[in-house]
Amino acid sequence: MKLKKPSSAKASGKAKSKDYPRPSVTVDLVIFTIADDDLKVLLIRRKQDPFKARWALPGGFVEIDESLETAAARELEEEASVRNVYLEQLYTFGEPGRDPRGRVISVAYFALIDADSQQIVAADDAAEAAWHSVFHPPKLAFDHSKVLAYAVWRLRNKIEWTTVGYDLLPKKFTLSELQRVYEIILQHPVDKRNFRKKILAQGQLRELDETRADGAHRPARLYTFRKK
Amino acid sequence: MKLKKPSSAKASGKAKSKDYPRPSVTVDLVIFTIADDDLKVLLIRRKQDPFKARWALPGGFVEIDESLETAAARELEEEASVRNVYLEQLYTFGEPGRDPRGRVISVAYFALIDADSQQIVAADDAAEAAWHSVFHPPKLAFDHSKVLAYAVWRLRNKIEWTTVGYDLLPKKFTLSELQRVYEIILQHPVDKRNFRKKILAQGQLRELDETRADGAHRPARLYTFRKK
DNA sequence: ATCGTTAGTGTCCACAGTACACTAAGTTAG
DNA sequence: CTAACTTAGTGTACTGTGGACACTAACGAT
Repeated sequence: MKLKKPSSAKASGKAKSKDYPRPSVTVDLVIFTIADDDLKVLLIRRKQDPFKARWALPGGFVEIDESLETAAARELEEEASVRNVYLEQLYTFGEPGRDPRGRVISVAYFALIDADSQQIVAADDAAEAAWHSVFHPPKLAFDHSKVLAYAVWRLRNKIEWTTVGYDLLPKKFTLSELQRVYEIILQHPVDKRNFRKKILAQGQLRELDETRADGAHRPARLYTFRKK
Repeated sequence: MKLKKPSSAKASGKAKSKDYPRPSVTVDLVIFTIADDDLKVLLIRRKQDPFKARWALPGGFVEIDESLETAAARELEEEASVRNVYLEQLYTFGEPGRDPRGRVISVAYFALIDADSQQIVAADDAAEAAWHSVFHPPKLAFDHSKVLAYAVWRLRNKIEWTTVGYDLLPKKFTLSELQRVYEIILQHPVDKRNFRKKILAQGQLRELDETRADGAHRPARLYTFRKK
């Protein structure tokens, strides 16, 4: 059996071809934060059909002269007024039927926002953008439930073998706060001593000379993350 | 600080908008196989500018009514005459300048082909498609070097905590052959006893009642992979 | 001063990963 | 036919990592 020659139209390189109808390309964002002792995702209530009044992930078209990453960062600033946060490409969703109006290919990104910046969005009065619990989300438009589920899966994996957990906290934090972030994301309790042992063994935390009193109990030492 | 309202054109959902010039969307394939005691990737020599005569990853446009995965599988069959092989979305590359002719967003996939099927492609006479060593690739067109490097990185990670290694071998294989696949991909020697212990402990291999004589030495037992 | 609450600390055990060397079974050459 | 060569196949001991587990420290409130 021999190599089947590709038909010329399809594999003749990448000739800019007017004969190919082009899909629309968007970026969708899964923006996570920690708030109210829960993992939250930013959702926007749709004003138009299809899926009018349904909640959806924020997103928008990729402009013709911007990179995908730039488009994602731009949307992130438009929707959540933050920049310089953790942003990572997640997956590209392109099923033909996912948008009833036509072919839309969507490059999903996920972003992590710390507890301080998050308040910016929460302060929005119009209530058309809101934080929702990741674990009890409303019905979402399009295939956004699938996108969200995949993002949560990825975050769970990632927090185990990277340091993305720190991106959900402000610059100074206590080890208990960090542990709580892990517990919320993993959805199971974590042993305090083992957690501290593991985290400190990584040598990426700097112990500060500050403590934070936070109620009728012993104050907690503050730490800060030193990135490599 | 308040939530900045998104400008209506950009975030008014995903209205199908004629005012957005659309990029072209392609799939690019990183097709791996093991041959000649080396990890190989299938490359195609370009016949047109830009990058005329340069080697490039196989790929092509996504048709308007097929999913990305389907497009990748179709290209895989067109270029390598194989189907039902391991295929996984890798990453989406969309830098504005990556194709000099215009905006092209490329969803990269990687595929694994076993040593038997691989011969189909190798038999191609015209030499416009050929297997190249992954570790000493020629200069590639577009940003394909980056795509290839990322695919290799992903394969290396993946082989450590999954069973993708089996997709590079025919149905029946010896443990030495499997070990060699790991050594080639990881580019470092592996201890024979530890390797066998680890692999067998996973309980995904069935020991066959066959052996294969392959030279002036003791014949090796054949195994087969039982997928879960 | 006592109570309540969260912060902070160390040891032991089980398991996984790694280092390491000899025998088994075939072919080939003399 | 046997000695030499080559790859297949096997077990043990050590080391480090992850997990279970309970008490003292420091503060505020009463």
